[in-house]
Amino acid sequence: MRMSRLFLRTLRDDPADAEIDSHRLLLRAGCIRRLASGIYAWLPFGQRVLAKVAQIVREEMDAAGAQEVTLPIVQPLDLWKQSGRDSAYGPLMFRLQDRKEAEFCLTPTAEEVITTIVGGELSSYRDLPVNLYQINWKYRDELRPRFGLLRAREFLMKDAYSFHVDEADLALGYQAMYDAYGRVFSRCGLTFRAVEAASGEIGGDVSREFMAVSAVGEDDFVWCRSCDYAANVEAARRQVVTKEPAAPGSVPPRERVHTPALPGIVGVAEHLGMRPDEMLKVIVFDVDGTLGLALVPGDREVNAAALEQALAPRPVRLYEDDDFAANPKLPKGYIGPDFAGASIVVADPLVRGRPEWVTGANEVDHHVRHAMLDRDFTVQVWADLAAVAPGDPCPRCGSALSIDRGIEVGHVFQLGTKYSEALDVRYTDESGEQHPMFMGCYGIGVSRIVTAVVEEHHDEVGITWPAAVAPYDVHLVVLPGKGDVAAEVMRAADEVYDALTHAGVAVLYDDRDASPGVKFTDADLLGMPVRLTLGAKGYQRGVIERRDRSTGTEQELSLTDDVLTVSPDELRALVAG
RNA sequence: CGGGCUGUGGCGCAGUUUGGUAGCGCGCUUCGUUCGGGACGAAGAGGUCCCGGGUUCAAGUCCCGGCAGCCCGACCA
Repeated sequence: MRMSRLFLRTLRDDPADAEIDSHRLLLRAGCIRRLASGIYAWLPFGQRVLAKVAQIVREEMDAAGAQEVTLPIVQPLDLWKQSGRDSAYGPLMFRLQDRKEAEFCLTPTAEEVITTIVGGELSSYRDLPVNLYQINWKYRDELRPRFGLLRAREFLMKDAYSFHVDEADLALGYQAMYDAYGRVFSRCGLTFRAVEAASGEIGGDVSREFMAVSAVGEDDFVWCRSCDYAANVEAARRQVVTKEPAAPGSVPPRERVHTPALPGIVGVAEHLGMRPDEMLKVIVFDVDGTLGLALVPGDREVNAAALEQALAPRPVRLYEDDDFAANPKLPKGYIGPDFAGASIVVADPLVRGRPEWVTGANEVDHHVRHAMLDRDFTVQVWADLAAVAPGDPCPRCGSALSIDRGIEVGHVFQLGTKYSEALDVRYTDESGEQHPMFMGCYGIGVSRIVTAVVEEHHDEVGITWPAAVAPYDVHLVVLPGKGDVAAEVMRAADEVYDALTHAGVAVLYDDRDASPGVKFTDADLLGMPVRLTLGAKGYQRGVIERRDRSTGTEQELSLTDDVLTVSPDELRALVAG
């Protein structure tokens, strides 16, 4: 592609509303332009990256035995009412009506549609398993779109759905997808982890999230460097170390202390000369309409997912500011583990780890010292409530866990029969009996991969595309100089461009009438893995310069002996380095 | 949804306090010089100052009401 004809405008200045590196660079490099909040146009340069990522996904899906389809973006809302997810997705869905006032939505995902279609086509165990996928735009009216493509309202997603006769076959199909996902992210040049996930709205039992490791990610996950354990913080566990309670009598009686206007753990600890981990944190929640308390050490957070799990199937909801406002009698910030209004007390085993605690006195502006388990307060349910913190022991091997941030680029689920039962999708087995199909679903954020790739592959001057997803293989810069030789240099550069193109190399050819500085700066920003520079001086010496974008390594190639005379295969190898 | 900040040529911004002919840098056009890391000179083009209403002789600026964008938060007492 000749740059003089390419629809591309690089930006000198950083756009003011781009916060993270990938968003900033994708805008500056002319990959995308914003049309509305969380809605982006893909321009030719970015489109090539998107297409390359999509092609990698396509190849790996096909290799794993999945078959590509294209499903409608506009979906009848009735389907969502049947599955019960109309209300579950709620305002996350873009909704619309046709001229007859029939209701539709823009697809946020496609379990309902694919299930309906498969159910209409297949009815025998002989037809299973089957795995169908599409690469298509998805729509979610996010609470807060942000960071460019990272959390967009319109995004390109690969979604695959597999159908099986039983759980064992589902597990096989799931594993095939899991393996394919690893290959996809590796090929895209991402550093990633497959982490245990708490299944959310989609439902199901077994699932893994694929996290591209990145400081700008929106998800925290723990991982163990020694044994490979990795989990989303919500699903993460740590090794439980149980201590015997301290002997009675060793702790002084409770003592009430005045802690005026200090409703926070840190403030109270400072006031009393204690450490936060010597304080007992008491979190108020609602369970089935009654009030419950969750206890963790003061330096710990309560993992809401773990609390829910501990009390399941009873619904749990942590108190928010509104709840406290509605219950002015609750001494917010000063509630103790013996609060009279509590119907249940749940505590983390860490609460056994200390003979006495400083905690709320159930009265505004007062705390108590020397609160002792089983003497001054009791616990009905023990559960791993405390969120995992860096340095905690790994639940598998006991080594220190670390917490990293990641961008969720993929998610695989074993759904079981949730959708096939709701939408009545059955097959007939050998003996003529009907059973719901077992389903798996598998998503990849294709446009989000582009952002994750730029986050991982850039430097202070621009993008450093991995070869597999680079929009072009080679950036050819011609510097014709002045005088009679200029036309010759241009002609030689044209020849190089033609030779490379005929060899199957995708070339971005900077044939613009611009200064060397402009061309080099743009080449750095646009970030093709290899830059070839043909200048007047080099031309006269018969050489063309090859520079590796990410390492900065330079070498000279002979124009006549190498570039313009070798076979296409040799030329490709020469350029690739 | 709550809080904060911001809307002025394509991009980045000043001007708003104290109302008085809409500015700067980059980019764009033309000409000349320059030509291996964002060159220089000269001459140009380009703006409903987010939208609507109000005050005023006069509004980018003041008042009222909207809209949009970005950031933070939306369980940690």
